[in-house]
Amino acid sequence: MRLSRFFLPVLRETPAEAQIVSHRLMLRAGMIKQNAAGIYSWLPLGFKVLRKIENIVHEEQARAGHIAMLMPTVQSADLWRESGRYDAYGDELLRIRDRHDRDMLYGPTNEEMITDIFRSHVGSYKDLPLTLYHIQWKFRDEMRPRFGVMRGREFFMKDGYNFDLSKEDALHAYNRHLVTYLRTYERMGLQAIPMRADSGPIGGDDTHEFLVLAETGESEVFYDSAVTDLTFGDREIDYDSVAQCAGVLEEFTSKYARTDETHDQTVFEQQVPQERRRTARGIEVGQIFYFGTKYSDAMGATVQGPDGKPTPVHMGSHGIGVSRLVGAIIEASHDDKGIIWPEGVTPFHCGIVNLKQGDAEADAACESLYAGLTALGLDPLYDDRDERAGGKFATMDLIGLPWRITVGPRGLKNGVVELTSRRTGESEEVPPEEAVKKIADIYRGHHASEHVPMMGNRSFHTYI
RNA sequence: CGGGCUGUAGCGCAGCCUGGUAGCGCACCUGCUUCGGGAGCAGGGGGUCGGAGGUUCGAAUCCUCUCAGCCCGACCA
Repeated sequence: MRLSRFFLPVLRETPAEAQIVSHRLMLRAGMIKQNAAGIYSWLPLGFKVLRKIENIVHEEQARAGHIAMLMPTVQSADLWRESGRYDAYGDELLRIRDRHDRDMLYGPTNEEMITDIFRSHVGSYKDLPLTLYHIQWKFRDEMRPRFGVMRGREFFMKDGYNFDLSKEDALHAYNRHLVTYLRTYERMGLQAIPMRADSGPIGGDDTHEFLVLAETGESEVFYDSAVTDLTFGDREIDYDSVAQCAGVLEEFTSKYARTDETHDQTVFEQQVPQERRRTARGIEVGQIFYFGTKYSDAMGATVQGPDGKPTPVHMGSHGIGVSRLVGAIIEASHDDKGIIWPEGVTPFHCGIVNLKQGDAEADAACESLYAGLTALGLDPLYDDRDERAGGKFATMDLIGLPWRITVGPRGLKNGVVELTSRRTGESEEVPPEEAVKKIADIYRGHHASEHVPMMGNRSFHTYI
């Protein structure tokens, strides 16, 4: 993309309403614009990041055999009356009425709807296990939205639901989801620590929240510093293997790590040597639940078991705050000049700064770099505006592209351009072809949308 | 939902107390100079002062109501 043809309304000054760094930077970098309290338009730069995050979530879900779909944002109140949540949910549920005076709502979540879909089309234990998910806009009418997209009223979220015949099967689904989430966050350049949590209004026995450590986090967290040494990395895993998934759960959740909701100081002190005890703040970016037959009992979601008798299915749900992650990543990765995107989610793979727009040699070198990067499937942002160097640098630093190629007459005289890391600030002078090659190497394994085949034994057919 | 605060040009703000028909910085447009970390000079465009009502010869300014947003708390992904 050429910056002269893009829409990037950056702000030099910080709007007064923004308090925390991610909100300020998202406004300044022209990523979002507020429409009402907690409701935002996603401008092109923000939208690109949102899509990157969404794609990573999709790829990791597909890898585990979970099946994507899409449910509506507006729901009929009927299903919610059936589950009892229409009255239980309170004022955070945005209730609306259609022209026929029917009670509708803007969905904050989809347990009822997915359960209804399930009971309509699934009748046999042979159709299990099944995990369906979607990524859709949700609405919670927060009393006090704040922190930009971190706690908006409208938010974009992945929510998934597993249906299993037994508690054991459902717990395997739970563990499998934990694995997918660990991979998902790592691909976004985040360390998200699974912590034992409260189940809240969704209800359930087992639940973990995934928290990103950041000073502006809304939750106080207590943990053994050893958990921050754990990484999932590139390890191969068989998502059908109960033992492997349980092993990962064991590895990542056996050390003490809890939010203030479930923190127990006595246990903390018993389990964790003093020098490894940490208290910090964290941003919740996901949560997984096992809630048994809560919804299947209430809504009659049963399958016929091998014995021919109807059995309520065991369910769980799992969420990732996709729009919230944009803010969380910035909270975890920025400096005083602006955002620093991890390679996995950056809106453009690198910036090209032409220091002397209109100079034949500099223009030609930039065009050549642009063409070279694009030919390799990369997505560079070429700042071809007739601006001064300082302004171009400031914009690039603000919007946080992890790599920048700087092209000027001075370097070109020696046949080199400058390749600079946003994160470290380190630069090296290399020939233009070398710069393209280095960027391509950096993104190998990152930039291409992976082809992830569905797992063969999860195919699902029904003739009900 | 309790407490506090703010709405004046795209953004950041002054003016309000003490009424007299709106200003500063940045951004934007034109020209010239400049040109490797947010340049300089000159000229220029843009605001029914959140909205409604009232007081007054006259309201951004005073009064009443209302809408919106922000902060702290409680709540929450």
